[in-house]
Amino acid sequence: MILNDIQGRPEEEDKNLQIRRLAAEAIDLPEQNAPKGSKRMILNAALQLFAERNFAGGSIRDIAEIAGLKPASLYAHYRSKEEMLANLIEIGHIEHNESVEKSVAQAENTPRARLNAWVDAHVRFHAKYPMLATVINHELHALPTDRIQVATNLREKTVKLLLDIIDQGTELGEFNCGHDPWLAAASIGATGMRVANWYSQDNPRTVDQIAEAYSDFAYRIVKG
Amino acid sequence: MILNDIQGRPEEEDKNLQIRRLAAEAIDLPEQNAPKGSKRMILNAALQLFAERNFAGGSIRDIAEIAGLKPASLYAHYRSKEEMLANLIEIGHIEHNESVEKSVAQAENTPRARLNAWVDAHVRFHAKYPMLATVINHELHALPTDRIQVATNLREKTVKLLLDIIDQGTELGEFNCGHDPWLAAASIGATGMRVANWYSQDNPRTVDQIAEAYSDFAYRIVKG
DNA sequence: AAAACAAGAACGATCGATCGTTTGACAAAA
DNA sequence: TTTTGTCAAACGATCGATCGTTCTTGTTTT
Repeated sequence: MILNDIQGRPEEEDKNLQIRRLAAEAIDLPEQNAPKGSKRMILNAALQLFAERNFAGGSIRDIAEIAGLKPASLYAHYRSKEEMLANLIEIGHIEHNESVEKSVAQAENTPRARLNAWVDAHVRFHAKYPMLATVINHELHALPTDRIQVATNLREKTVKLLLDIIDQGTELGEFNCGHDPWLAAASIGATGMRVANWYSQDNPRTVDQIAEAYSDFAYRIVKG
Repeated sequence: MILNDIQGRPEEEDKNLQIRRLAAEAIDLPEQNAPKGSKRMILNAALQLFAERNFAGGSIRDIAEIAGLKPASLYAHYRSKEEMLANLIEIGHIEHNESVEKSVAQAENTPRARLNAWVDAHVRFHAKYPMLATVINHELHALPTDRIQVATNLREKTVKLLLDIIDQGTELGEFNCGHDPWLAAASIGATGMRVANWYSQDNPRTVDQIAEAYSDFAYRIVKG
């Protein structure tokens, strides 16, 4: 309280403090699969606000301020706020699908190694791009269906890859999950997704630790 | 398309169709731990909108329309929109914590049975009250910190219970998760939480199936 | 000279919230 | 049995603020 007075911070600010939706500070978009220049600045600002306050909760004026522009200037780059979200969601899904598919493709062709690769990439994506992950997982419903077909197709593709890995392992007799494989896939997917909400530099767990543990957990789930 | 014309539905509506954030149709609040009468009607309307469109995306006018009242009338029962959300979040956390603690208390005093009971109640809560679960998991950040202390305390209490069960099992030599137990708890919690997003009457999986499978998955994770 | 970008001012629409008033149910007073 | 008083609930009207967006003008870049 004394400290607040010394710093001149009004007391009211403390009452309006809100918990953060995300723990991480990293807000960057992926280097590839994202625009450059002003468009990138705008998209980064929108990403930050959509992730922390939802699509409806982040205003054009807020986005402009973070991007260092005036509200009207945004419309030289994006036709609407909705288009910013659509762009973010597409970028996020492309990046996620690419990294998971690449990881699995590079893995040794055994069910366990491929499952490991899937989970590893999935977890690392959510730890590296927590804001983007939050937006693609929680703001899809804010867009009309015809604007998210690319995203939903990629999502299905990524999920199908996981299901195929589980199938492969089951047929080879290395997995025996004993339940609906889709439930196992849903469980594995959900576990990684949630990482975006709590992972940060401050958290004592490293990405390597999390990825290793979660890969292990996934294997335990499907091996029976 | 032809069907739409027959039904006289304008084509524009199809373009504005949005995917639903939740699959389920059940919107009811828990019988206990929630107000009765008009307050309940209003809270149910707010719950539906906050769950499907976020706190910022659902307006007072929308809430009033669903509740069958005029916007001004809501303020006879709640001082603000924020208070509706605060009430929902408190109710949700109380219900969740109660059901999990009760379930664990009634279980046989073995680590496996208690873990099973924890996961079972956790999953059933998210399947039975998907909208409430979505709100308490994704809209917490819309409130000032001093309005969610009851909720965060309950959340910590519920998580601690899970961690204690894992500890108990590890000390008795029945569990051996081989990784940071907190990561196992986070994984188990996340798996159940996501159920709220996809479970519905239409889904071929029953709650019993899901609860059984997920309890099994949790056990496999911690037993090593 | 042309094209791309940024800004000022302002638009209609909608936001959360408040105002004074009306309604209907019920009880006390006549 | 009628009249009057009380109270909570719901209302229509409307507030200032903010929303996403557009138009026009000026500036920079090529």
